[in-house]
Amino acid sequence: MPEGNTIHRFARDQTRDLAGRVVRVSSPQGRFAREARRLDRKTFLEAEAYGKHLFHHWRGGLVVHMHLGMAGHFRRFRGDAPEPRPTVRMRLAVPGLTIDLIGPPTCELITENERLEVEARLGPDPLGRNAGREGLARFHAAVTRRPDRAIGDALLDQRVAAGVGNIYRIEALFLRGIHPLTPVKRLAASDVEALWKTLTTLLRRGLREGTVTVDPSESLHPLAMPERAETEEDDFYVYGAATCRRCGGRVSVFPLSGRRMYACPTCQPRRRRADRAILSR
DNA sequence: GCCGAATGCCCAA
DNA sequence: TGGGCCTTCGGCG
Repeated sequence: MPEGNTIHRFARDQTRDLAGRVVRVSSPQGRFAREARRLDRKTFLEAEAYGKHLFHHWRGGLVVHMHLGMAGHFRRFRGDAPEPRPTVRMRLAVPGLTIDLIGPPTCELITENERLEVEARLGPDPLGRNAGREGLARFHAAVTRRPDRAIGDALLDQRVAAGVGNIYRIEALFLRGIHPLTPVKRLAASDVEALWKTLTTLLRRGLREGTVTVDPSESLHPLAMPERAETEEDDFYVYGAATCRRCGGRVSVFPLSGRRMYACPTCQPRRRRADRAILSR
């Protein structure tokens, strides 16, 4: 169940594993069989991520577009691979290494122009090349396009920020002390900038660490956090929590844009109005 | 063994 | 807004 950091990590690892190599391609499940035959024994050029979308570039201008949805994932085998499960949509194999793609809602052969169309439908990627000043400007424009919308809803919209999923929207709002149901028009411009920077920091850390981990010692957030034992598991501020790690109060859980939202009503108070109107920037 | 949920998203109404 | 879809896994009998 990946967010953008996981997809970018797949892209990096698969480029490292397969770039420049002649690859055997198959579709044990059968739903990608015709395309697999076209790709088989061709040269893999590069894997590329944009938000939660993954692209494989092959010699000859062929592009495979993948989206993992909720249940899709990759399995990577060193040495001899086991017989593929019947659910393997696409198997990529080079000597000594096999990568299985399982359960993706999207796995299709497209052209470079179609890839650009996919990107054009997406907002700025906090892990993209232009995540700095340009990313912030695009994020601000996309967020404020609908001033009455709740910020917690906006953050899940891939046209607002590509690659942000349920966990990162929850954690970023907690770290900035913003209630998810706050209408966008009640945010200050500084809130929007801080949210973008927080998302960028969190996703970069997730890409680096390979997990969505929390480090309370970092001065990422305005809220003082208690020290916490290190764990190897994914570790969250409020996602999945019953009580607030910071104040000890009860975390409220409610549906927002069809997903489960977690927020601390004390550390993320509702606002009556913004300090400075966001739209008058 | 079945059911529901899961870091997602699309579509119909 | 709700259901469908992709797959796996854990909780519950």
